[in-house]
Amino acid sequence: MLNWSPCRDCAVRDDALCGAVPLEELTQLNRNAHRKRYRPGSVILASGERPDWHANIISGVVKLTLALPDGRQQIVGLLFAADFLGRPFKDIAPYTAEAATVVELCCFGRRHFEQLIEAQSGVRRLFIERTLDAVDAARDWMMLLGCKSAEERVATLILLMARRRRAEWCEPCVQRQMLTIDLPLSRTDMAEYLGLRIETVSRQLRRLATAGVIETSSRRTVTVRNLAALERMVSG
Amino acid sequence: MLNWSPCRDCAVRDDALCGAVPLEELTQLNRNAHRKRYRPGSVILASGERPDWHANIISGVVKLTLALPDGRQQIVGLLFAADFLGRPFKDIAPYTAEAATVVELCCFGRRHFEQLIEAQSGVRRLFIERTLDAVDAARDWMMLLGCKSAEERVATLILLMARRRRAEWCEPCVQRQMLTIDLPLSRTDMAEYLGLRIETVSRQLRRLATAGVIETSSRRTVTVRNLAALERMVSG
DNA sequence: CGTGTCCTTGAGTGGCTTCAATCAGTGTGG
DNA sequence: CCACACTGATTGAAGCCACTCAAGGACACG
Repeated sequence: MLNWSPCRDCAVRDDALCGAVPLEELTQLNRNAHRKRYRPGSVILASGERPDWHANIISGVVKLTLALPDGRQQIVGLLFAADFLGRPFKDIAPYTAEAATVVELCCFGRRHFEQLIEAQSGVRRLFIERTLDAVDAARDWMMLLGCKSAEERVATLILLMARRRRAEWCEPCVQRQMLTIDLPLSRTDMAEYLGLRIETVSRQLRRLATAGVIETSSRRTVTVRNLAALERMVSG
Repeated sequence: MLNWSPCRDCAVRDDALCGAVPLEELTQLNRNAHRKRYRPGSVILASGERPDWHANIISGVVKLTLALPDGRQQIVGLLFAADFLGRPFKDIAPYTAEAATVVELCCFGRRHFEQLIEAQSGVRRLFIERTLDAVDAARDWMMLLGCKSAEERVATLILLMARRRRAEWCEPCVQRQMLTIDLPLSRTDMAEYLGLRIETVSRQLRRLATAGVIETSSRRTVTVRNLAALERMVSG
């Protein structure tokens, strides 16, 4: 048996909550963790279920959705690599979690994680800050859903996706307006996130393209051609 | 000097975060706390400011709002008696806090509160759970803003206000459909919370009234006449 | 009794939705 | 290799809900 540690080689080791776990605790963490993979569109956790685990996202994008009895749906949050998926201190899941892309999770026991929060002040602090950030993000999105026009909403989403890759922005890329984004969301997903219909999303994307702000090479690919104009459109 | 303790006689002692503070710590808390009053409409804390205190709400209703440069506004949260007002671990306030009614706060130093969270596991646990509840509440509202019709939105708000007083519901009241609510919000506030215009709010209230679901005795007073119908209208 | 604020009501418009048809891309089977 | 079906996206035409603009009403205040 090699002395291999999944945590040591983890892609999100430094960004996830585990980053605050001291090395000597990692072995313990390893024992209680296991990985899971999901295909795009598959339900990770249905609202109302009682999962016995929480998870970190290793890779992929997870949609959190709320649904009305008549079928109307709203995406209430998106989770990316290194984000935490779970609702500590509550038995039943408040939303449905669904894989938007191929998703890889690192799962660990609920109780174990809740004890970790109690015991490890570093993890706890990180968890609290992330939860507070989640409140802010949700409220920012309330502003979008309550106030903004369809055009502003779509522009906001594009910019949001672009900014997630800000680390990868190189000066020449920005200068030459060659910021290319692979959308992790289908038109339906975008519509459900933005509080619009897919037809409206499609039309607004076209408008942005004809205005020369973006370019839609393929369905899932958007290139930002005029960053300044895009930033002006989101108004906020 | 009498041995009077403001905390001991505090109206929200049991419901606020302080409820988890052991008695021997209360004296310390008292020393660092002071009360403030605000008139309706006055700004408690503007977005971007750097307050040196957090607060519990003793009485009244506080609106949390986000604004766009062009003046559009969205209420992203409402705080009631016993709720916590503040954003620990972040210097600048992410939203504007405004008094919707007369508001009385119990303020204490930022640092002091953050130390309290670290030291007192009871307070900390309560704070975490409330923050998680805030995420849920914001996301529920995202669903309203993204999916629901004007009629459903107004019905949801009325029901929300009614349920806040559920403790005061007596069987005879419910039976006789005499649930009377004093709205802490103006029409403008309601509109900004629901992502509508005041005219639309006004019209929907009228529709609910003519349908016999509610009765609007005065501008700020609503009586629920048909609770079952109201619950049916919110659809979720 | 006038004045200002908040709310209501009406008429008309516009932006997003709805409905429907077409197109593009992908996989399947003959 | 092509015909076919199927899914996801686009585009067009028509309709509706909420918005905008405007006027009038209710109520509190000096």
